[in-house]
Amino acid sequence: MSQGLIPVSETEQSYLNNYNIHDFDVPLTTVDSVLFTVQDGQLFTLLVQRANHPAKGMWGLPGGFVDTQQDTDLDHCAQRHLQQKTGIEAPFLQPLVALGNGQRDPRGWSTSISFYALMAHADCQHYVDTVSDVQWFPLAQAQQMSLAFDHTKILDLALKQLQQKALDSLVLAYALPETFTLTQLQHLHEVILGRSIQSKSFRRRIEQAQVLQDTGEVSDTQGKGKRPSLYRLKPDIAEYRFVRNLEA
Amino acid sequence: MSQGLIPVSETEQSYLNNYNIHDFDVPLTTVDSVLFTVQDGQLFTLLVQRANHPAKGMWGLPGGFVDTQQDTDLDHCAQRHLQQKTGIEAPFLQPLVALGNGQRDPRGWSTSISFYALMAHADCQHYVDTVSDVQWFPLAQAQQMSLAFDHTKILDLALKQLQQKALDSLVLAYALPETFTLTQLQHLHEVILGRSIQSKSFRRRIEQAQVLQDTGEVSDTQGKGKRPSLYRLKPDIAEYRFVRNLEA
DNA sequence: ATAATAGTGTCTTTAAGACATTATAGA
DNA sequence: TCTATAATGTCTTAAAGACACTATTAT
Repeated sequence: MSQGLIPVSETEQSYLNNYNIHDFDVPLTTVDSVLFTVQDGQLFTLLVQRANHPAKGMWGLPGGFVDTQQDTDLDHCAQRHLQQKTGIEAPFLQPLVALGNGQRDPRGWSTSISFYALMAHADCQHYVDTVSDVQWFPLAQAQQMSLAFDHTKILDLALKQLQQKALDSLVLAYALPETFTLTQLQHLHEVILGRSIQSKSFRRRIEQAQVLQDTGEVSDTQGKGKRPSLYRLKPDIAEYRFVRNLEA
Repeated sequence: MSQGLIPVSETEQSYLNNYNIHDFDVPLTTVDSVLFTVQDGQLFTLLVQRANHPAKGMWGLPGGFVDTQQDTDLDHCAQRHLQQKTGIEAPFLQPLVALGNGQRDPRGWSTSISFYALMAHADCQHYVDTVSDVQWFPLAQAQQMSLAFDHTKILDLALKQLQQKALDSLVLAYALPETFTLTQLQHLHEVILGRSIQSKSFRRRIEQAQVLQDTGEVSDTQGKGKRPSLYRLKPDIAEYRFVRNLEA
């Protein structure tokens, strides 16, 4: 029997020895992830086509059951399913929401615990290109599709949360290459919000937040115009929240 | 077998007929609630003393397992446990977080889905007074206690979220009587934040938000000074979020 | 009249919006 | 030189902070 964090008394030990999870009608626990990426000035989300019942053949969010043998925690479970189904390596997953009721899954009472992340397109395209049941969909299209279970609702919630983050935080540069330009970062926010941003306002916020490091180097991209400076995230910067949002 | 929202094909039906949840080692699902109230200018949180193993005798958050027969959804489950353990009737529960791993409960892999709410002290004191295993603790004291499972972590997260709400939103007047004064509402925010607020700033925000209705009446409280106007929440106001936070 | 509490006026400060201007590169 | 993109200057605007001041009531 496993040892808990709680001191286990003699009588508690005997209670645990007699405890059998299979005596109860336990609800199912699934973990689902909403992945976003930006490509050609457009937001995309990753969907997988279900190979098995229920909702076989429908597209839905990558995810699956918790495996109590393999998964150390919920985040680990989400990462494992992503890895298995899409070949995607661990972006920075953010907790999203838990939805649970008796109707959402025909197999019975079920809870979906969801995460979301914004990731660099390049970090996954190789694998995704090789299979037909994993695909990036333009967000607007994905929202119109009939997805498995209540995944449309989860997708909508994830987008809302991501947009709020773009208004009150500096959205994770995890979606960008290791070094990037401020214009790239601004474009990322603009695509998420679906509108343009005053670049002066954006740069003032970045300066104030002090979360970026100027590499001293400039982009060697081809094209006209001044070469933009390259920045990287300062180490150990989790998130910066501004006291004032950008206008909605 | 239950009918799902998803169209059930012939083959899907046979899949479902053969599906037995007990064939899998499913994690446990519990739902826990963090209730806050304000009394005498202090924040309190509601704890219950565990009557059973594990962690028997320790104080923890009110909550318990999902009952797939009784509970329609997670929110309903939280309300049911609150009702049963504390006699408290359904405040406005907000989703908080889901924590799940193999260590937090000695009975096995377990997920806690948590909610939090701010409620009026009067709405529950009657019942709580009659039993010894349900008690409001001053928040600071509760945070110092050794609580069951990882409930200290959940409590800390709930407080953080409540404080953020006090900075960027008008915190739910559900914690106040049906009609209340602006000073009462301001005090509520001040207690949550643990510091005083400029009343001019606070009142400007309320005016701008347009979420309160002036009843036209004034408080008949005894005491010196001008009698404050009484307000009530406009119907169907869920939440108002300001573009700019109060200073942290 | 005095004290206490509710509520307003108004000046300062902060940070975003708007948009013109300068800087640097390629063609 | 012309044009495109990067980056900055600076004026305006919105909303919070600070705090003095007025209003209303009980004693």
